[in-house]
Amino acid sequence: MEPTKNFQHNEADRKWYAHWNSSGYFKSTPDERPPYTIVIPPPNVTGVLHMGHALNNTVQDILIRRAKMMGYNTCWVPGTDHASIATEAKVVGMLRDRGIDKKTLPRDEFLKYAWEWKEKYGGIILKQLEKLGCALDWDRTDFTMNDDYYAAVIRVFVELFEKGLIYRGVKMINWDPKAKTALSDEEVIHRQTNSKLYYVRYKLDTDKEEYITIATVRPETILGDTGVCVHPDDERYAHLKGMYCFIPLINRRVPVIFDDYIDKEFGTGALKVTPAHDINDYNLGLKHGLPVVDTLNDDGTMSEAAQLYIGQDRFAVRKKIIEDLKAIGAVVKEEDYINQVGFSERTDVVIEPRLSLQWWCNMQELSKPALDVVMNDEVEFHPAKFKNTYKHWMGNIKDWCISRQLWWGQRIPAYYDTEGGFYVAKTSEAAHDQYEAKKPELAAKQPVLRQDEDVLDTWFSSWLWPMEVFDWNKNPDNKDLAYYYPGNTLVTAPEIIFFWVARMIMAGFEFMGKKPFDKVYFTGIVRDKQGRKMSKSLGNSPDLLQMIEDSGADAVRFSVMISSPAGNDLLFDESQLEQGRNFCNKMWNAMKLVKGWESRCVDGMDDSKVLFAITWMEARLAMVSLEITEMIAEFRLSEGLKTIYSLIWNDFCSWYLEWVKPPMDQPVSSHVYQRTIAIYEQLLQLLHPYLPFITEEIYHILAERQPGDDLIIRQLAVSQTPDGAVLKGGVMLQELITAVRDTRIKNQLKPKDTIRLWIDTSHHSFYEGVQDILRRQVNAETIGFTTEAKPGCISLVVQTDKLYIEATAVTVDTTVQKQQMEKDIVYLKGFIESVDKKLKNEKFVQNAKPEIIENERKKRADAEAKIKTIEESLGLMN
RNA sequence: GGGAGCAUAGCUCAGCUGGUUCAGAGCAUCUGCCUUACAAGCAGAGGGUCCGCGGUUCGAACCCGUGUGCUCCCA
Repeated sequence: MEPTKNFQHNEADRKWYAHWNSSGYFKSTPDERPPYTIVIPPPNVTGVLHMGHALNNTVQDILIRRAKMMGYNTCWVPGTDHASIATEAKVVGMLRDRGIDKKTLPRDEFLKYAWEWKEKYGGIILKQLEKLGCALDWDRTDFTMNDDYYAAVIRVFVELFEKGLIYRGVKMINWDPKAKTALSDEEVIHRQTNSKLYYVRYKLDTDKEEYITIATVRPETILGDTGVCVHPDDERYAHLKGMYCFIPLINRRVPVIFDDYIDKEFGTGALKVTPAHDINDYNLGLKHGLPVVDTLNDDGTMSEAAQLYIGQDRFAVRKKIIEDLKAIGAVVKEEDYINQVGFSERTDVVIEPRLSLQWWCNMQELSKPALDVVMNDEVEFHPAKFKNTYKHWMGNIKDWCISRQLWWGQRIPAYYDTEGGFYVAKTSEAAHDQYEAKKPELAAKQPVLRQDEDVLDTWFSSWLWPMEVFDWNKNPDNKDLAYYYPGNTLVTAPEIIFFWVARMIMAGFEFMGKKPFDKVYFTGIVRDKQGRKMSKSLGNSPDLLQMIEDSGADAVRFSVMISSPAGNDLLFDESQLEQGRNFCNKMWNAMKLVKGWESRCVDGMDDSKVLFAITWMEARLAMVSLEITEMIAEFRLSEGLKTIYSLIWNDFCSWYLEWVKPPMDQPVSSHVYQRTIAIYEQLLQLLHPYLPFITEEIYHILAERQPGDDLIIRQLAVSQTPDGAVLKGGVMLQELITAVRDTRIKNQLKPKDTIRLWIDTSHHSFYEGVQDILRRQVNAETIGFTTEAKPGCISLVVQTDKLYIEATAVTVDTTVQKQQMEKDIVYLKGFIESVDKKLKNEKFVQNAKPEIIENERKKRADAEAKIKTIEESLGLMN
């Protein structure tokens, strides 16, 4: 069958993914081989594949496929997380479309809808990973809300509670008024925002018309003020000791307090104190005994406690209250002001600090072993610069707010009696037993305790991922967990280093007594050409699935990998996609060329003329194999791809194939053909982890394969030590070819014009091995050796050999050559001068290492020899 | 406000322990080619104040200080 003109990715992508999957190559069960484990960072069940996933999962796939070829038993576990906030929002939206209000539904009914939604739409993203080629063990697909997983989360909660690390308490939290839930500190994004700073005067409680002016960017919180604070050393306000003032509009009488927390320079130096809606104000209020007036409802509207604007939205009230304050003359001035405002990571609404009763996890103890193992590289971070970030956060770790006012998630296993007591247990029965033990007489009358309405933060389940995907909770001594845990590498984005990475390490030590993985590789963030982060809101994220459809998964993988150095951001540019596609075509065409020789093969042909090419290419392959191994071990994946790309395009296609290519319609030595196929197979093997589809496709076209002989599982051969002399010879040959071609062009010789080439050299044996290749590559009729100048020829110098080009077609103009040679001599003389300067410098000779001095001497000798050769050639041209 | 990082060709980036003819690669650009695998290609070429300044050293893109510009994280 005739191969198509170019590589047809659509069919190959589908065919090979199905083949690998049905052949069981993605599956893993423990055996005698060493394991190589990666657990996927579980994408949101609501998610769709975007560029960030493409990068992240391509990296994981490369590591997995490479490990597979190196003899490891590879296990890459897929799955999704339940994404409490995002999913609940989706379900609420779905219900709204059906005309159902969540508020009218009982909890279990809502959850039925939620599961319905999950079954229908959840996990689309996993299907999309297949398109990318990911070698995931689908039989192990997990979900953070599966029954077993749910039980694990509950167990962990109970255990930590029993250890005293989980507690319930009223604290200032981050309130998301859209999702109507508390958030952890990590879920708040601080952004610079253009605001207005309003100066508002509060009348003092004296007989005179005296005022104190405060400055605020949140005037709607004035209604919750319970004090005004100034600095004790501030002379402007010293006379206000013990005095009171009135909150405008509502005329609440509040004290003026003094505290050195105040920044005298900011605003007027007087701060309105709203303990219910600011963490610092809350602390001030605690210290000075101020009451707390919570003026906000859970949806961000004003509460009854606000007295005014009840039920109106906080931002509408911000405008209105300023108008009303102006009307009574209380606004002194307003100015533009840039401040940091917290937004919800999930819903993007402005966060309200709010005093609230929540569940907390004390992180102090958990963080200790987790900090140490990263600092001492027991868990390696790549790149290591993230150790700093990690250390900083772990060193200042705060308690984690783990309760969420939602229904979709693991329900907090706390049960309340009617007397205000609560019991934490895995089941309501167990909780009731506790109740009974404590208050036997009451328990009898109250057979069922009320369970906490709230659920746990999604990260409180995903921090168990590396162990629970192997069924830790139910079956802690199972074979899988013992074999696969800890995982080898975690691949993730630096954005979730605190959310997830740090917490997994903590959970690993707390519950398994072991780290969850050996290494963490942080990818960069995908940005567009202009360096902007790719995001839905900016609309600068290309449609990944369309891209795969149009250009092929391999081209997409190429484009995200070619320019993504570890830990640095990736600037995605469509031109890289084109480069990937072109690369696929290049390989496709090389395959067509080689394949075309098959029918022209002849046994026992003399192949001495091209033997050098084969040994050279094999040496290059050995050399690069070693380099690639090192690069992948160091996570220099982008560099690795560049290296293979260049090996295939330059070394193999541009040099090797041209060197061994038989003249048109001439027979091919079957020995050469076989060695070429073997070389090509090894190239495909090196490239396979990066571009799995085209490599597998070409592998199967190059030769008939037995069932089960697939590239994906073909084991890498042990790398040979490359022959240095052969590699050097290859470089020399390339230099010769390039130099002659360059000279041809500079002398306006047409590609078809033949020449005669004369060489004056002392390395005859080298030339004997390569002379036929050289002759064909520079389109020479003959190559001969000489020991003297050839009059009427163009002369050139390569290393220390002199070459003479006898052009039959054109009379040559040597001016250009002469100029170039003279330039070279000037350069070389300058170079020798600089070397001499070093060598004559006593301090250099004393201090520098002997091999460096030796090298300088060699450099000098080489340069001198070269000058001599050029001068001789030059002399002959005159 | 606290911390981290970056600055090398038009663009994206390598350059590891200071020392090789070290100033590199890919893309882009220019020139010439429809040479029977490939014009989605081939052959060849040009392109730099290694951010500025100062220092250490026999020797600095690399180490130190400082200035400038940019990015990220945390509060």
